[in-house]
Amino acid sequence: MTDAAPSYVPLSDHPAFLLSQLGSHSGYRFTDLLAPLGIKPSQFGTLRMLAANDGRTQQQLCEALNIHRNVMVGLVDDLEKRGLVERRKHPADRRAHAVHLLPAGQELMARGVAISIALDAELLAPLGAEDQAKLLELLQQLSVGNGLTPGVHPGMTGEPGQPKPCEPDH
Amino acid sequence: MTDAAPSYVPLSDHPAFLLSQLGSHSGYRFTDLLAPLGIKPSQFGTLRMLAANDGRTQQQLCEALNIHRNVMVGLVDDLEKRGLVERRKHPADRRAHAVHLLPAGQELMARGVAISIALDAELLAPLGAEDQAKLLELLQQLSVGNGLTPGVHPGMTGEPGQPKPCEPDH
DNA sequence: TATTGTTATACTCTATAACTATA
DNA sequence: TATAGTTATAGAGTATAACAATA
Repeated sequence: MTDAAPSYVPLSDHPAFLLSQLGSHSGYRFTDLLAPLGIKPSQFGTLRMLAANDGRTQQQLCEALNIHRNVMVGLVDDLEKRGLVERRKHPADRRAHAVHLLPAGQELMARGVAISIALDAELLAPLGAEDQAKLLELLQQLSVGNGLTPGVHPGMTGEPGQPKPCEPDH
Repeated sequence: MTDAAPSYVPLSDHPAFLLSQLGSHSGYRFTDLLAPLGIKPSQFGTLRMLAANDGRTQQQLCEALNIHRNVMVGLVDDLEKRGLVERRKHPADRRAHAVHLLPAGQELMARGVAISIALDAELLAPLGAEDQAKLLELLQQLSVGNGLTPGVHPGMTGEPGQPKPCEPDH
């Protein structure tokens, strides 16, 4: 395996590379589609989380999204400046802020959800209906089987953890 | 679609999210597995490219890998310091450097290839042989169908282009 | 003593421009 | 005038530590 001519399979035959390539593309596309709304994916994630459970503390949002608390401060700052969310007093813990979704935030979040659905369709367009369903199933198996937390993106700025992604061409 | 209760499909049911999540994981894993070798994915890509076609100019490497030339300088600097590659005079163009793979670079590249093969197996382990083949086929269709250049990673630092990936939880 | 939110600092990455030597 | 390689600079992004208020 360490010979002069190792297995020169093209990168496009490596599942790991294809996943990284397509995942990176998906992330870029989502970021681009979200840009006109004036929010980043991590902010959309925050809005989405609040829509499901309003009034969470920043700390709870950090845990759910795998974002460091130092970073969450800036995210919520931006969202609050834009009138999308609001920091209120937490009823039980005077240290914490309860973050609440405002009407404008609710609306923007809904537009983001629509975008994410449209992106699904865009990315899967090359496949027939049957293959689309099969792919979804396989990806879910991979996600669970590789120990990834459902709905949590590894690329976030969680606690220490990993270096940078990238995988240029492996 | 902009109603109070939009399609609250879990993120783990969004193919776009799953691709981003798994792709990010794949990239992190590859970076980690490569770390003991002392090189980054982009440097492995450079070595791999040279192994296929030695003596390329930095500019040619940039085009093949979608890396900006300013960044390539640093990558080759590092590789040269570690005795993995060597800059020589280009036979035809005195402005250009011909980058050549040294024996140590050849060996390291081969180890990287072995790692990328092992990573394929690791990531696909949750699937049976038949599903593994099916997934590879589907991913290749998606890559081509979405206009991605075979073997070229979008996450590289090419010309201007896109903002950042990330897609925290869309 | 531990936790929530915050701020400051350093470090890496990336983006842009500009410079040189050639073509 | 354009290109290959290089360098410098500014801007994101991230990581670490430390702080005040509260538990």
